[in-house]
Amino acid sequence: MQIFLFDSLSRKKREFIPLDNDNIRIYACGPTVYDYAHIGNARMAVVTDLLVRTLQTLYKNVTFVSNITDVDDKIIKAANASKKPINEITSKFQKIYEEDMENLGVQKPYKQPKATDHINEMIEMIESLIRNDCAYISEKNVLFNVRKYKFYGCLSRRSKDEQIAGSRVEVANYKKNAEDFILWKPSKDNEPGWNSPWGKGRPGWHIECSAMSKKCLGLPFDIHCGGVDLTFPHHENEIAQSCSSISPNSEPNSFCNYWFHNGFVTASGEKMSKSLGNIKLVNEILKKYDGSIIRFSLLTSHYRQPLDWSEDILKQSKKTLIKFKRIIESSEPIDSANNPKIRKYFDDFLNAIYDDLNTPKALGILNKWFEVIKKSRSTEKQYILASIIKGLEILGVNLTKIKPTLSQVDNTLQSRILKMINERDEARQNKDFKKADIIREKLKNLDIEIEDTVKGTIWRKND
RNA sequence: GGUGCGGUGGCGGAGAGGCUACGCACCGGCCUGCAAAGCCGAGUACACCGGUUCGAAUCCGGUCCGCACCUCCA
Repeated sequence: MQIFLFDSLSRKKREFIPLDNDNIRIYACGPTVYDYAHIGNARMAVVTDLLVRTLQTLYKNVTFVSNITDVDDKIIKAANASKKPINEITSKFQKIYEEDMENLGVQKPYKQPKATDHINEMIEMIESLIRNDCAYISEKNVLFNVRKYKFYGCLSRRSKDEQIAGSRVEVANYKKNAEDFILWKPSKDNEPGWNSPWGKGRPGWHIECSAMSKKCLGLPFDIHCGGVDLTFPHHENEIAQSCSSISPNSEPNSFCNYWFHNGFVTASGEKMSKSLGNIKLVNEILKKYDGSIIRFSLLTSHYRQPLDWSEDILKQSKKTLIKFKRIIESSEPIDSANNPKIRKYFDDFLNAIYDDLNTPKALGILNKWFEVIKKSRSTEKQYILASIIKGLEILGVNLTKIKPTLSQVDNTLQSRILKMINERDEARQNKDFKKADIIREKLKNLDIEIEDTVKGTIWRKND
C-alpha cells in the first residue's frame, strides 16, 4: 500500500516517496504565540497530526518539527497593549497552545524550535544569501532580491508584474524591487533586538522557518505543511531563501519534496477576524465539548476543502461519537494486533486515508461497518468492531473521555433533579401517569432530558 | 485587476463517464403507560445554458454565484 498526497507545488496528487525510508522528515509552520489558538490553528495542527500518524503506519521513524514564533510585530503589539514583557506573553500563550492541542489529541512534535533560540542560524543564512548575491543591504535592512531567484512565484503562480499592478501595498523606498522582502530589520528602542553584522535588529518573518527547518531536519526534507494562506508570501519566500542559500537558483526541491496545505476555516461563511468578532477559540469550545469531538468535527470534511465552522458540526460529531462509544463499550474487546481477519477490513479504511487523507470517505466506511455490526451476529462482527477501534485510533479520536454531556450541574440542582425523578418513579408505580408526565415536563424546562431504562431512570442535561 | 479554491438532496459531506457513498434532520413502522433510547423502512441531489457520448453530477465550451490570497494572518 502506498500513500498519495496532493502536492501544492506540482498541483498533483503524488505518491509519497520518502527521501530516506528510515527517517521521514516533516516541517509545519507553527503558531505565533500572542493570543489564544482559534479553530483555524487547530485545524492545521490536527490535520498535520493526522498526516504524521498516517505516515507512522508505514514508516518507523517520522521526524516532525513545528516551530514556535516568539518574535514578531504582533507579539510586540500585544506586549505593548498589555504592558507586559514579551516573554511573559509568549510563554503564557505557548503553554495554552500546547494544552489546547493536547486536548485535541495532537501529538507533540519531535522538536518545537523557538525563533528566538535560532537567531544565529538566521544570521548565518542571511550571510550566505548576501554571499550568493541574492540579498542586499539598504538603510540597515537586509532584503532578499526576488529577481535573483528564477523560480520565484513557482508555488503561488504569480507573475511579478501582475502582482505589482494590483498590489495594495505601498512600496518602501529602500527596496530595489517592490516584491523584495525583509530578512533583517533594525530594531527600534522599545523593540527586542539582537546584535548582527548589520547592527542591532530583528529577523524578518520568513527567515525563521528556513533557518529552523534546515537546522532541525537538514535539506532537503520530505514534506512542508501549513495553511493555504501561507502559500504567499510566506512559503514562496521560504523556498526562495532556503534554495538560494544553498546556491543561486537551486531547484525548489532542494528545499523540500512535497507541499501540504490545509484549507481555511470560516465562521458563517466568512473569514474569522477580530473586527467581525467571529473568532472561535479552541479554549472556549473546550469548555463545552470534549477535545475528541472538536477533533472529529475538524476531520468531517476533507483537509483541503474550506470548512465552515458551526456548533451544528460539533453536535453532530458528538452524536456520532457517542454512538460509536456505546457499541464499543457494549462489546467484548479482542486482541487486534496484526490479526489477518481485521486486516481485511482495516485495509479499506487505510486505503481511504492513504488517498490524500480522505477522512470523510474513511468515516463513511466506519459508518457502514457500524451498520453491519448491528445486523450481524456472527463472530465476524468482532473483527469489524476491532477495525472501527483501530480506525478511530488513526484518526486520533479518543472516546474514553467523551461523556453524554459536559455541562456542569451544581449539587443543589443535582439533588433537586434526583428528588424529582424519585417522585416521578413513585407516581409511575402508582400508575399516576399524569403526575409523572408533569414532572418530566418540569425537568424538560430545566433542560434535563430523562430516559427510562431497565436499570432505572437516567438523566442528562442538554447543551 | 491578478492568482487559487469551490457551488452535490432540508443540512453536513464523499465520489469523478454506467454500480446513483455516508452522517444528521425529517417521515412511516416496531418497541414503550406516554416519552426517550434502540431497531426496521421510505423519500429527496448534483448552480445555469449548450456540446461530446448508447449513457454526464463526473468530459468539453460558455454563463452566473460564493470564498480566499495578492497587506500581519493557520
